[in-house]
Amino acid sequence: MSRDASASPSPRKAFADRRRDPATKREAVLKTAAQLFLEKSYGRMSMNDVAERLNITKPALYHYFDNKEDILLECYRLGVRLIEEILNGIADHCGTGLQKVEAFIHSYATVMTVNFGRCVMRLDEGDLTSGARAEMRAYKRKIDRRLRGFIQEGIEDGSIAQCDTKITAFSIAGALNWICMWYEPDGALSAEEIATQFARTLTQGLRP
Amino acid sequence: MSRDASASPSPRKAFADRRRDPATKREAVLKTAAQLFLEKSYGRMSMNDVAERLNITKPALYHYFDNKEDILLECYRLGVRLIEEILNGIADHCGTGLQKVEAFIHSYATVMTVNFGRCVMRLDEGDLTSGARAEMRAYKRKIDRRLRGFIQEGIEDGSIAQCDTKITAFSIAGALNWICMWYEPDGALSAEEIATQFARTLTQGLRP
DNA sequence: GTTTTATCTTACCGGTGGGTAAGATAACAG
DNA sequence: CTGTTATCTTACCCACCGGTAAGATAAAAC
Repeated sequence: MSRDASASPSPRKAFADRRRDPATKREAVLKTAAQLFLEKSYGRMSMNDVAERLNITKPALYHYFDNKEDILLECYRLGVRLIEEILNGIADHCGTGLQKVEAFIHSYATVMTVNFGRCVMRLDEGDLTSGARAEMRAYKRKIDRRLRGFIQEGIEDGSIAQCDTKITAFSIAGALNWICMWYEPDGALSAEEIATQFARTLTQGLRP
Repeated sequence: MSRDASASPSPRKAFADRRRDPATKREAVLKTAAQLFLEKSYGRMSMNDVAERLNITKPALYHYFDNKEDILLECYRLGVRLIEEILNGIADHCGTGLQKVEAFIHSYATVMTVNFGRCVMRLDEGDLTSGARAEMRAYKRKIDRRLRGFIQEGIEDGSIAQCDTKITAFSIAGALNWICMWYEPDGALSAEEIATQFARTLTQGLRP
């Protein structure tokens, strides 16, 4: 039994008949592709694999996406959108720097347990062509800058001890990004447990 | 200018003539393969790429390795050996649990800046066939157990504050493993700086 | 019912890459 | 110098995969 409560219908249901519903079919492709990217990585996942899991044939996929990389890029973008949302949420919600960092850790850890979020940090940028790769690198730099900003705020308002913001941000981001490598939906640790535990553990070392 | 002082001769020198020296030629293949694995990942690196960089032709490689996966597996094993050595070194060198964790972080971070070490955590296990994959997973579990052991020791001898060893180990290991994703030999941070800074930063939150 | 349009299938192409067969050539042993 | 063995090359095979052409079929529009 999966712990996921948002139990959306199996993506293969989307292609059960030939009803015209491009939006949900597109989404179904993306969901199964993301799943397969995480299971097998981009390179070892063939378009046939996606089609097979959706009970259709390969060329049908090309009605919804131009090519394989398009699917990958869309997965990246959906994941990035998840991250951006939490970043904006934190900026509004005012508080001390430490509180912002804690909120960031909690939300970010949660995103790293969602397939599209996992794709952002786990998939290899080398599979993207240069333009898309630059786009993703820019997003990641932005995330890093924001985290460093929160830490800096904390140092200035006294909620975080003096430290090297660069190294601190790298180590927090590393611990969080690595979650998408070992997390399993039906593993011993639930997404919520991971988020709260990491929020506590990682902020422990920041207090003055 | 590279910071690396151990300046071993360029691997392509090893194949400059047809002198019979299988050992150094094998090593040259492994070094360039490891480099290419990190640059392009296993899937996008072709055997031709390796051959080209060594100024030989593809079939020549098959005198030193049975197949592509053999090369990959050997890179993994060399990396694992580096990690095992530091683990053994720490077990001997007695001290408090915290000191062991600190020593572990310093050494492990250093390994994550060496190509073979980076291969262990950065390359995708999915490229290995099941037997070899099981071998690697066993090694990684062993590393995790050892780190948790050090933390547990620290809690018992009072050098580390009460905490969840599993989550703490995951977060330390994550921060360290992620190094191999962003480290660049000629980047702003040297291997030594990374090791010392991480050893300090990551142990900060452990003190009682 | 008829036309139109989106959807999906069968059949296929071309490039790529791992791996091999067979032979040439240079290093070593005697 | 001669035979032997390791080394390396040229030429090739085959499986796989991304992507396309062309047509069949069912849904929607009228």
